[in-house]
Amino acid sequence: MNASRSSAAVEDYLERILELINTKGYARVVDIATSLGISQASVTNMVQRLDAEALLKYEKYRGMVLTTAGETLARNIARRHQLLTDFLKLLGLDERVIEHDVEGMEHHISPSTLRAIEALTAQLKRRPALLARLSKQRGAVS
Amino acid sequence: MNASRSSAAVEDYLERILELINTKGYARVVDIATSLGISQASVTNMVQRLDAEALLKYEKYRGMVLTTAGETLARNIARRHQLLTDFLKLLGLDERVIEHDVEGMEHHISPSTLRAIEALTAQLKRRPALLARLSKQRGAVS
DNA sequence: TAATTAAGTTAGCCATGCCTAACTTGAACT
DNA sequence: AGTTCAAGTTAGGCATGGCTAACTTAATTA
Ligand SMILES: [Mn+2]
Ligand SMILES: [Mn+2]
Ligand SMILES: [Mn+2]
Ligand SMILES: [Mn+2]
Repeated sequence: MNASRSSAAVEDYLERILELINTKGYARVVDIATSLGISQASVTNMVQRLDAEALLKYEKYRGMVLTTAGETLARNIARRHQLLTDFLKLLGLDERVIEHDVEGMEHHISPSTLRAIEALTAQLKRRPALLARLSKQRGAVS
Repeated sequence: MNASRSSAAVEDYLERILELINTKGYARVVDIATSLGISQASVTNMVQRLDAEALLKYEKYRGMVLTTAGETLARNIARRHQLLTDFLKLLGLDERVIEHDVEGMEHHISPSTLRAIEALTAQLKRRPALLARLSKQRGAVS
C-alpha cells in the first residue's frame, strides 16, 4: 500500500542494517543503536515500523532479514553514499567532513545528478594535474 | 542563549524571506507561504519562532525585518544554494532536478566542502572540452 | 538449575514542522 | 461610518523520530 518515498531516517537505518549484515552476518538492535548513535528503544521502534512497511522481516527478540524491497533500497542508498564519498575524496577533503556531508547529502541526490557526478569523478581521476591545481587554489589543507 | 545549529526548515524560511525582501522590498506571510508551498498558518508559526530566536523582528499583522544574525544566516544559505546550483548547471543537468537536489543538499555542505566545489567549478569553467566529454559519456540528455 | 545480566521492549514523553477550521485584524471600497 | 474581504492568527491535531525509565526475555554463568 504505502509506496510513499523513504525518509532520510529510513534510508540511514536500512543502509546500516545492510552494512551490519554484510560485515557481521546479522544486525542486532544494540549494534544498530550504537552505530547510529541513538537509543535501543528508538531502534526497536523503527525496526517494527520497517517490518510493518515490509522492508524487512523481524522476529521479536530474535533477528531480522531485509526483504527484497528493503535490500534494494539499502543497496541504492549505499551506492549514493559510496559515489559521493569517492567524489569528495578526490577533492582532498578531510575524512570526517566527508563523512558528515555525505551522510546528509546522500538523501537528496536524484539519479541523473548521481550519474553526472559519477561521470565527473571518472574524468577527474584521469586529470591529476587539475586536481593538484585545485588543492593549490584552496588553502591546500582540509 | 540558544546557539543550537539551524534546521533545514529555518534555513529555507530565512533564505526565502531574504529573497522576498531583496526583490519586493518586504516579506509578507502570504508570499512566504505561497513561495514555499505551505500554509499561512505554518508560516505565522515559524515567523513567531524566528522572532523568539532573534533571527528577525516581527510586529504582528505588520511586517518583519531580519536581524543581523538572521541576515547573516540567510546570506550564508543563499550562497550555498547559488554555488551548488552553479556547479550542477555546469554538469548539464535539468533545471528542475537541480532545483530539487540543491534545495535538499544545501543544508548539509560544510564550509570546506563548499570551498572545494567552488574551486572545482571555477576550474571546470575553463575546460569546456572536459565538460563536453562528460555529457557524451552520460546519456547526454538530463 | 538458579541467579545474574545483557539485550530488547513498552509506555509515556517531547520537539519539530506540517495541516485544517474557525476566528480576528485591518485595509479598501461604498 | 459601515461593509466586505484578504491577510493573519489561534486552536487543535497529526506524523516523524528522538528520548528515559521501567519492565521482560533470553543467554550466560555460577
Ligand atoms: Mn545519511
Ligand atoms: Mn550513508
Ligand atoms: Mn533548502
Ligand atoms: Mn535554497
